[in-house]
Amino acid sequence: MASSTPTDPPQGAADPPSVASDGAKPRWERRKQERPQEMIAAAFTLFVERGFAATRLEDVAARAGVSKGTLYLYFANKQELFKAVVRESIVPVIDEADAMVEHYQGSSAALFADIMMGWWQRIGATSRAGIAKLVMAEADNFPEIAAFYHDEVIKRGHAMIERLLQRGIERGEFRSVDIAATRNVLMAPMLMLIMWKHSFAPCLAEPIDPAAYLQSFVDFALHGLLVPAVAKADGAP
Amino acid sequence: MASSTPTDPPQGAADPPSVASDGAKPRWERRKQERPQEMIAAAFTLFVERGFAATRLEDVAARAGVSKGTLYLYFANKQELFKAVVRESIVPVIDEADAMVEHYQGSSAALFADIMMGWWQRIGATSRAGIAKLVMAEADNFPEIAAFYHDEVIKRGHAMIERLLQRGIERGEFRSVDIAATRNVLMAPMLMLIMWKHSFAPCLAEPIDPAAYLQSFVDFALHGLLVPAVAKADGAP
Amino acid sequence: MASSTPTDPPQGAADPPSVASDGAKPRWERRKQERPQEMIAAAFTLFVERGFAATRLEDVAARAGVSKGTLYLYFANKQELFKAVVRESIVPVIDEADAMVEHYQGSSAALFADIMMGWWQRIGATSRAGIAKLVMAEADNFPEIAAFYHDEVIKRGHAMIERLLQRGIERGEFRSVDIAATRNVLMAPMLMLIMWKHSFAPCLAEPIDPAAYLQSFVDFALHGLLVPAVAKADGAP
Amino acid sequence: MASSTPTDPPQGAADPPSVASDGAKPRWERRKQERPQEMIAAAFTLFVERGFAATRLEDVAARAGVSKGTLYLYFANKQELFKAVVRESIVPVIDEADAMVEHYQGSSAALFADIMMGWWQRIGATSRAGIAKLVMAEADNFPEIAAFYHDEVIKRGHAMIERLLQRGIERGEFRSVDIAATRNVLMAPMLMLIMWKHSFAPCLAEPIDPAAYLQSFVDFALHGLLVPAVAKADGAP
DNA sequence: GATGAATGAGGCTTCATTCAT
DNA sequence: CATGAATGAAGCCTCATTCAT
Repeated sequence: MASSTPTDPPQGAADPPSVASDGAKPRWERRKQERPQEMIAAAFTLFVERGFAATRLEDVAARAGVSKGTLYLYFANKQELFKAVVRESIVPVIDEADAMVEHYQGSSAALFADIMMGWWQRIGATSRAGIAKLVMAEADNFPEIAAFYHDEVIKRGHAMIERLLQRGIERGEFRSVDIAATRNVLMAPMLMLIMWKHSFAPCLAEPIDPAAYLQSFVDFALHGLLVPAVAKADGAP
Repeated sequence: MASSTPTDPPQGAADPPSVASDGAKPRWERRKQERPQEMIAAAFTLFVERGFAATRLEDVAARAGVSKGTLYLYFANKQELFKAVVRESIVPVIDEADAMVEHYQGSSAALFADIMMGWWQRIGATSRAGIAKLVMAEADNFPEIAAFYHDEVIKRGHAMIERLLQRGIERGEFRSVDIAATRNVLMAPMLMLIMWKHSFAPCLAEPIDPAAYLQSFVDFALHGLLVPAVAKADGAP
Repeated sequence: MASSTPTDPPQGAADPPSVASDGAKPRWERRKQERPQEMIAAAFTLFVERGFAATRLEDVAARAGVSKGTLYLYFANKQELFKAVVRESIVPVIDEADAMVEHYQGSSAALFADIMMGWWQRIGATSRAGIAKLVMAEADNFPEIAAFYHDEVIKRGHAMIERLLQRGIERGEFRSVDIAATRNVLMAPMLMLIMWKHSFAPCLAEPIDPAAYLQSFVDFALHGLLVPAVAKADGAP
Repeated sequence: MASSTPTDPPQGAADPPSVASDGAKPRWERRKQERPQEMIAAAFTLFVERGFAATRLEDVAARAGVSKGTLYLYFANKQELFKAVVRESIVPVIDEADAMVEHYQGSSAALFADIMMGWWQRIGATSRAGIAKLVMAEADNFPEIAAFYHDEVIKRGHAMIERLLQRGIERGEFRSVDIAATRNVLMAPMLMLIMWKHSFAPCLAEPIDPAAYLQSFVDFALHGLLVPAVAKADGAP
């Protein structure tokens, strides 16, 4: 994760093999396989640009090069299309973070920094962040979307941070904080950075510098989390 | 902070002067002057309840006891009405906080806690928070509102927090953190709490407890801000 | 009822007074009062011509000389518009028949004949019959309409016929038949005549003659209902 | 008629010959010949269940185990498919009734009862009734179907009833009624029973009991048809 | 013959905005 | 000033039909 620069999803590095492998199939069938991806990609772009309600399916179809009706061959309705977008663009990133927490070797402080920076690189700094912003902004108008996003993203994000905190505490690296409450407090600045970037950014005289913000946040958070160094050094009587 | 209880705006204690001053005028004329306020109040309530797009001007008019057409005598369109709501409901609260920072007597840690808790009582816990959430959500649909809100609310909030940090550092209470960056990190959790309350709250299995969240946040932030206690005094048993 | 010839509803003889009485009102307000009637009349015509599903609200609006949106100022949706049509065109006829049964002076046989012939003149022979046919034809596609029609028309029609039979039996004119079952059997031929007229009529080589049909039906029904004349004459030992 | 129980068509006992005759052909070719029947059977079921407009060709195809396009290899369009369904499901039943009237041995009253009850068992009580109802309901949308149905079903039904009445009158069992008019009056309650069953049944608080209805109808009709018993014998004590 | 992916016209409903009175 | 009736554009979704393979 550390090595990858921010990429604009979907259409990541996952597709090439399958495309290459069906070289023998008729073009017509190849298109069938690609169509849904094209529609999801088009929807992704427009949802990010305009939000959920303001995105017209007609425009999504046009951008994907299909007719309006074709969308409904693959997605039952607008909300399902949106869910597909979330599944393609956000959920995989959660999986990676999950794996990272599970198999990380270094200190919990380093893991925390890596998770937060990685999240920024994979989501916050990419157009994927537009989806996260959109959900927060329109959640109460579309409860079904809110519920879906909560189950597929929020809840898993929470669980991951909680495991991270647990790990730090168990290893004696972190203070014995209230995990559930701290998890919320730690996620907030990351999400807020997204909201800022996608709401006030255009009219900010002195734009927020994400790098500085993240640096501050991580430093600050670790100050709050880490067992004081003095405790380690001066712990003995 | 201790003196003020959460109040639901607008229509607070701000109106009396104008009402009192036209005591001699005939009743129908008095009403005429109050009309805009009534419409703003109605719009406030409905915007908070339903969001911007889902609020129908017809309902606003009905709730204000006027006809739909009358709205257009006072507000050029829906956006202008929304801007009026923001102006009436959010801006006045900033002034109070400003004054608090200026004249506070206690420790900077106590001031920090009072500011954050007070902000929650005056904004976060009231229906005003719904407007704040709405502004963030709709900011990119209404750049004009975003700009206005940024100038009148965000920027002044930032300045206030910066003064608070400055005060703490100058008095040797706080670590010498990067003020501009830290200010953002500190505001984020407060704003996020509002976003959460107004977006995912309805579908959260385990709803966020604002009191616990705030407590965690303040503790956590002070952990990051305060000069370590060991440095102050109690280094030895 | 006997004196009136078949009329094509709605827009019966009920309106003129009110129209005449508001001569002093501005034309604008007069229109407001008439608009709903005009829309109902237009809807009536088109529903009868094309059925419920096949009637487009746009056409109704055009025929009524209003815009599509105006329909929704008066009727919540297509089904409500249809209900209004039923209320205006069919229900009043039921009321009349109710009153007739209540206050009739002559023999029950004559009442039966008057009711049936009257029903034909007021409904069966008019375009109102198209509504009845439509409901039967499309009932299972629009359960709400079926339920409404059942409550407002069918049930009341049933009750009326039952009272009629009850009257005849109590007065010793009719045999003591099973009222509930007989009521169905008696209504069937009347309704079927409507179905025929509106479904097979166009392609019938020898079209059904309603008058002859009705005559046959009434004769036939009374044969089945009346206490045999011999019983009256030869009753004594 | 006592021997036949209600059967659900099509796919009755009519197919065996064609199936038997191609026993030597490879299975896939046999299927090819059966395909149209399978499609008609599927369409029959769905038309009965949902009506004409509400039946989607996609569902018909799925139920028949073919693709949507295949339907169009056998039926020019939805209407032609519907016509095929009518032909297969209704027409054959008329033949049986014809034969019955021709060879009946008992009294005309018994024949009348048998015809009516038999018709109910072979049509009214089966899903064939759904098709009959559909034809009546959609007749004016599909004049071609109406004409076809009229010629193949209605007219022959009429003729059969007329022969029945003729038989009764000639044998001195029935009064000398107007045959053409009475025939209509007698068919109406039977057809109406079908209409009721398939339109208002779902929303009837007190559903019509077909058995009771038929009993009432036959009793009632015979009351109207039979030469009064007094005239025959028991005029005096 | 068979497939099934793609089409695109069509209909109901909503609501910000206008304007005659 | 105030009214509220009227507008009409816009968007989601369905489904009979076509046609390249």
